[in-house]
Amino acid sequence: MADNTRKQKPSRYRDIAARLQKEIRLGKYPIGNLLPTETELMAQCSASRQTVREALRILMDQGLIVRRAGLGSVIIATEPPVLFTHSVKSLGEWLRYSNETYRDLVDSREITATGKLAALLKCEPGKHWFLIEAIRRADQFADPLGWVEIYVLRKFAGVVKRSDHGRTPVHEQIAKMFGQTTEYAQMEIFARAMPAALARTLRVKPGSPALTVVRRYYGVREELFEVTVTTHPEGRYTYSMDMQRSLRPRV
Amino acid sequence: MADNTRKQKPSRYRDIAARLQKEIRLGKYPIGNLLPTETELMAQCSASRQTVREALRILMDQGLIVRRAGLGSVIIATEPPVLFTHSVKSLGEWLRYSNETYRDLVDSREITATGKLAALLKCEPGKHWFLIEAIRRADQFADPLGWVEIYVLRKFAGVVKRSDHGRTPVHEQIAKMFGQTTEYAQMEIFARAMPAALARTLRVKPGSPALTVVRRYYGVREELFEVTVTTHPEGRYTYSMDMQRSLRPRV
DNA sequence: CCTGGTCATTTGTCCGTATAAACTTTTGAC
DNA sequence: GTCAAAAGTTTATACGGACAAATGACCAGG
Repeated sequence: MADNTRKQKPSRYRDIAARLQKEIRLGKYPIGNLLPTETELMAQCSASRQTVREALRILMDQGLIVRRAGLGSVIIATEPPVLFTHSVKSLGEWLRYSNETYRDLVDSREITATGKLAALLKCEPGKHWFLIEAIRRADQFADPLGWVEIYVLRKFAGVVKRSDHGRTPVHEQIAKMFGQTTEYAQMEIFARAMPAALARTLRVKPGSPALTVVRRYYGVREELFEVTVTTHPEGRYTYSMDMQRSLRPRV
Repeated sequence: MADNTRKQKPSRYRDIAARLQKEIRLGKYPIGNLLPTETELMAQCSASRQTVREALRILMDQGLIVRRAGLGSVIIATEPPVLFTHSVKSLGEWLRYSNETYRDLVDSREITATGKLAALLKCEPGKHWFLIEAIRRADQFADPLGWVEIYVLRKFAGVVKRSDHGRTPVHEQIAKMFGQTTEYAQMEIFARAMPAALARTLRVKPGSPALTVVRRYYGVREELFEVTVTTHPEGRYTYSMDMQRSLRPRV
């Protein structure tokens, strides 16, 4: 077993926390039940309330218990869920385009979602969206990295007016201009044949391998307000991500 | 601005924390500097040490400061970093194969890493690895989902003997058999042309679009002990992932 | 049956104090 | 100047006490 916890100096409250963790793991307090009250623990451990509370805070941080005034400490898990997390500081970092790349605006217009597009945008057919098409480039002269389609709710069409050399992600511009924040996002990655419509622009053969990434941005109340579809020719883009073993991230 | 913090009852320590947050944001205490000591804050706020410490704990939880005995509270950020996190309970969940899919063992043998393979495995050329080749299937009769190459350190070659119908990820089998735990993992996704060697087996044309996923598993001390390469024909596999807005996950 | 109020219980907040441990700075020997 | 010991500062841990707020159990009245 790997010990990925730093060595901790022994202390009263850590001992108490460890004891309680063990007892919880061994089933002395099943899920849904209550831990002894602070007063009881003070007596059991001959410790002050402060010390007991510090111990219980550890269990709370580990996601083992929830504490409520008037009720007590409810067991909600028998062991700290170990999981792997991938985190980024912003969703712009999510697809790691270097800062050196930029969007080269090709066209923008209002569209109506029907058929497959409505499915892509997960909306009812007939809904209006605003579409921005651009080319993702690293360098003016090199082959483009990919083709970008950005669908935003019509009310956010104003973002297209901002000229920032296409370096800021659109959802961040929307956040700045309209106060729309992203609470949740989703990504899909798959391979497909390069559509003929894009092949010439991207300087590859139609039907050649392409990587397509669909990103969906949701605001509060699960409202989908932006979808981007990027298509990259073979060899010009690799998605990569790291995951780290860690304890329960804050939810 | 969306208010995604729950409404908090006013309390002394929250007020103090809010005041300090504001002062930090406004640059009164630049990054790298120290916050006033607990004793100073007690005087400034006419509060007890307990209350001041509770306030500082909030800032610590938000990732604004680090506290060290003998030094003080060091400012490490001017505002709480908003993060987006993706977490899975196990790395098997990372690529969401349905439980209905399984690996169909094709071959396994010892190999020596040279040239491009050494680069893929990030090791010095000449190192010995054990290779397991398999086909990922959902159904015995349908077209296979993809081709799987699993490279493990030679000392873990024993995993191939376990017959579990290829449903358990190999790194989990290694963890169970040898106690090797995964502390860190990395993934790369890209599109490429289907190699001729795999095309027939996967029942597609050579050169057709393929999605390739490389996953690297690291144990303690950064040791790379397993690499898997999966290659999927167009339309048979889509990688998807969700990210959630959250405050600073535990590091 | 349901509503509203009372009460005991339990955690939340806040105050006071003391000692230990971690860290920086100063001092002093060489 | 260098190194190590000593001194000083700051947070960590721990004890004591008090009142407030939230919750569930219980009971009276409709």
